[in-house]
Amino acid sequence: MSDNREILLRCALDLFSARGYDAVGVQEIVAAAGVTKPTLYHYFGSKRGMLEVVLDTHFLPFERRLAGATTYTGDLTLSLRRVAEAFFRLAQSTPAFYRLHVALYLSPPESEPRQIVSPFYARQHLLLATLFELATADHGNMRGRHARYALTWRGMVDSYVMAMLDGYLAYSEGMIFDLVHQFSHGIYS
Amino acid sequence: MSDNREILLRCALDLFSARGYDAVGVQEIVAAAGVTKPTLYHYFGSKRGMLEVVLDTHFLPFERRLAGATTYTGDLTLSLRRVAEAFFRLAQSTPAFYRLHVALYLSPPESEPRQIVSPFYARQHLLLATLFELATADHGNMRGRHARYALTWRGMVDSYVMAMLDGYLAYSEGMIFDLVHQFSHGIYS
DNA sequence: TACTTTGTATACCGAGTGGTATAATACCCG
DNA sequence: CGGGTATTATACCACTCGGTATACAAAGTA
Repeated sequence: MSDNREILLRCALDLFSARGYDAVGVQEIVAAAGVTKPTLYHYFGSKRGMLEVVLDTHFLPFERRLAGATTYTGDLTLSLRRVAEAFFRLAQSTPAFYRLHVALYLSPPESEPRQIVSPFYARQHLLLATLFELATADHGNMRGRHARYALTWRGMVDSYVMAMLDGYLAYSEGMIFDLVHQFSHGIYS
Repeated sequence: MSDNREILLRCALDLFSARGYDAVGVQEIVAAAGVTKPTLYHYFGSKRGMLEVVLDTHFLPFERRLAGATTYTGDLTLSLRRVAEAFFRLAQSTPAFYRLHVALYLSPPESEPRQIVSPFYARQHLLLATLFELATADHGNMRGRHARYALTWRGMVDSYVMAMLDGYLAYSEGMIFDLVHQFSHGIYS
């Protein structure tokens, strides 16, 4: 029975997301999971390895969904809506993981956690950038800005998601509309 | 001679921003500063106190500038430009501090560092939200959205600033124009 | 000159860190 | 049943953590 593996993963995610990767010790994780250290090291090899598995478990399925959402069909608005939906679904199914990965991504560049998430973010950025690049065929004014749009789009989605997780915004169908609309047409319309 | 105080502050900022508050020990800070621990504890009382002073020294002057930039004169575009300028100037004068405060703000809600920055962000959010609220007098369509606009505006500014600090965007006069334009009118115009 | 205040170093504290050597248990497969 | 394999616990490692008691030196102040 490798039940303990899943329990450990859940406890690690909760603790990391609540108090930060560096601030949480392995002692604390195994205590929360009701096991002892060798169990953790048996499954994950190291504290770092544990974080890597946490990221894999949640990000890999998400990236498959994101890849589906970023296929360009000639309707950029539709794609953006699907992308936003993918992010919101991730946030709603596992809020703790969303908090964690955002915190990790914006942690210092030389820090260990940041180096672990970076490849995931790079892949996701590529998906978004490709979407905007393909869309320039139909929206000439966007030419040469696909990287920046990928960056700011993700930034705005994360702003919305974090505001929702912090209780400043209530989730609704219309929220994704508003988000896409604000990104597409700005605040004046 | 309280030279050592300033040296300690500089070293702490550099280390915190490079590797994270939790990952850096006081030992390391005093070693970098070329002093010993009692010196640090003489000036700052604790590691936490040290972070608080770092935030005060950089954020308080910034907030005064931000307060000036957020006074609404009937021209929202002008205000947004001035706000963006304030953030960019902060990022260019002390990039390490900008990285640090962004990382702190997005670190887990229950973590110590996050609780230390939160009041600063709350004040700054209030300044931005007030600007958007006053602007609704001239832009009725924005009514009831001032909090969200404050959130997303700050998010977009930070996206641009971080992209600049990471070398993905080169700073120029026109960049602030583009930033304000994207926020105001979206990506389609 | 005598006293206080400020600043700094030596040396130390208990607690906790990530990680492991060893061994016992439990399981599946022959 | 018997032998390997997977899983788990006890007990420990060297090291670092944030923080401090004590003492000493310099400088202002009476």
